[in-house]
This record gives sequence, structure tokens and C-alpha cells, in this order.
Amino acid sequence: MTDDLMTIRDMCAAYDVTPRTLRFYEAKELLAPQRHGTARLFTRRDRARLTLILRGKRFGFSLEDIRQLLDMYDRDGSQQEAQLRRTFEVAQTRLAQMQRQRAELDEAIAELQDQMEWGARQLAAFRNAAE
Amino acid sequence: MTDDLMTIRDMCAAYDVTPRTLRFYEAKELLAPQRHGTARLFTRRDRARLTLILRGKRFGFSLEDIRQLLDMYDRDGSQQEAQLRRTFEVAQTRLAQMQRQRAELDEAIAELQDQMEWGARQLAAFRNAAE
DNA sequence: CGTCATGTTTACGTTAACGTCAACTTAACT
DNA sequence: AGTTAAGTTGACGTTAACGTAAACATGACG
Repeated sequence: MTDDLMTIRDMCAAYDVTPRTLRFYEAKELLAPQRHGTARLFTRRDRARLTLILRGKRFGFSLEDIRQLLDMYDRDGSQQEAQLRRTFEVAQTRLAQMQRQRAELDEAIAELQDQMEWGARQLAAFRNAAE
Repeated sequence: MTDDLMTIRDMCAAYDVTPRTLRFYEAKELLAPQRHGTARLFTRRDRARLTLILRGKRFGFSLEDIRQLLDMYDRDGSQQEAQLRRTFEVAQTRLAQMQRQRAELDEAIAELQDQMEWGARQLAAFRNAAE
């Protein structure tokens, strides 16, 4: 398996983030790039995690929320049972959260569409009034 | 129509927010409660808006994002054409955003469920190994 | 070998979204 | 009238999630 390492610049371009952000995520232990001397090299694992981080953020989860979820995606079998069990429970909670969020989002979309229909009619009325 | 006014305490209890939060939202012009002397009285309109504010936050929208959307829900016909048109465009943008978000959320849910299935199998293996 | 781009650490600054006082005012009881 | 209870306005503090700037290291290249 080719390790497919990326520099910090590559990462920034690929994910549209700043170097500061990547270093920040590393400090928060969300990422753990290899070091070549002092320079960072990001692995496939780091990239998978970054994808999840950015997605999580878009849904309003905090970095700390996300950090707890991330371990779930490390399917390297390196986890002990107790640890795996805790991770599993965190994931259950998060899944329920996301499903509620999904239902609410549907509702919000429907509501907004309804409002927009009304708005469209109002605009049509304006155009009419102007003959 | 009964105006159905609520004090700040009523609001806090009903929506599980602090007084500080409601005053903050007012300062940011997200809410505009009536004044009885110096005290605030929240109307049905304020409550509708607060519902949307809290929902928006759960989806990771900033208060400024939300502020722009809120006018869409004031269907009192008091808007001028140009203003209504701008509001409509904001809403279109937001709607697209929310639809993308829903697609992504579906994907994330599916992914997480997949991971959890794998996790469940791992846990089963542990239980097996313990005979 | 110099220099220049690209990286690093360290440290302080910033913005959003509130929390936490303190010092007052007002309304409502007793 | 006195005293709570509930509300108000500042003003400053806090946390998360980075931005920004300074000072230094290092590898590649002409």
C-alpha cells in the first residue's frame, strides 16, 4: 500500500483550509500527521478524519464532539473491548442526534419552501399591480 | 386576536434559554419584544422567530445568517418589492444550502451506521473469544 | 555558499455567543 | 411605607475556533 503522504500545502489546497487550522486540529488531537524531521506529513487516515471533521462542523458539532466520534472510524482493530464499547455508545448517541436533526431539517425545508411560495405570490402581485 | 404576551421568565422556561440570551438576541435585532415601561413583553411573533433561531443554530448557522432569513417569515405584507425580492433571494440560497446539507447528512448517517455495524461485529467477536 | 520558499514554534489578537457580576428601577405584597 | 422579587442596563469575563505576526530552521536550487 502506497502511503500517499501529503504536505501541509497539499492539504490546504485539497480541503480549503489554512495551515493554522491543520496545526490547530493536531494540537487538539483530531489529527496526528507523521513527522519528517520537524515537518508534517499527512496520511490517508488524516485525510479521512479531516473529511469527517469538516462535515461534522457543517452540522454544528463542536470539535470536541467530533473528536469523540472520530475513533469510531479507525477500523484497525487496535481497540480494547471496554474502549470499543464506549466508542460504540458515543456513536449511538450521535446517530440518534443526527436522525433527529434529519427530521428537523426536513421540516425546516418544507416550511421554508412554503414561505417562499407565499413570497413568490407576493412578487407576482407586485408585477400585476404595475400592469 | 389575543396578543398572548409573555414575560422574559415565561420565555426562558418555555424555550430553555437564559434572560441574557434573549436580551442578546434583541441587541442583535433578532427579536423585538414590546416594552411595558422598561420591561420586555414577547409576542407571538417573537416566539415564532425564537423557534427559528434555535433551530437554525442546531444546523450550524450563525446568528447573522439567521437574522437575514428571519424576515422571510414575517408575512404581514409590509415589505416593499425590492426588499421582498432580496429576502426571496436570500431564502433561495439558504434553501439550496439546506438541501445540500440534507444530502450530506443522509450520507453521514449511512456511513455511521455502517461503521457501527462493524463495531457491533467486533464486540460480538470479543464476547465469543471470552467463551 | 547564499538566498528563497516553505516550513516550524511561540505567543498574542480576534470574533461570536453568550455568562457573570454590580448597581439600579419598578411592581407587587404585607 | 418597607421590603422582597423580578426586571433592567452597563461592563467586563469566558470559551471555542481559529488569525496574525515574529523569530527561527531547513532543504532545494542557481
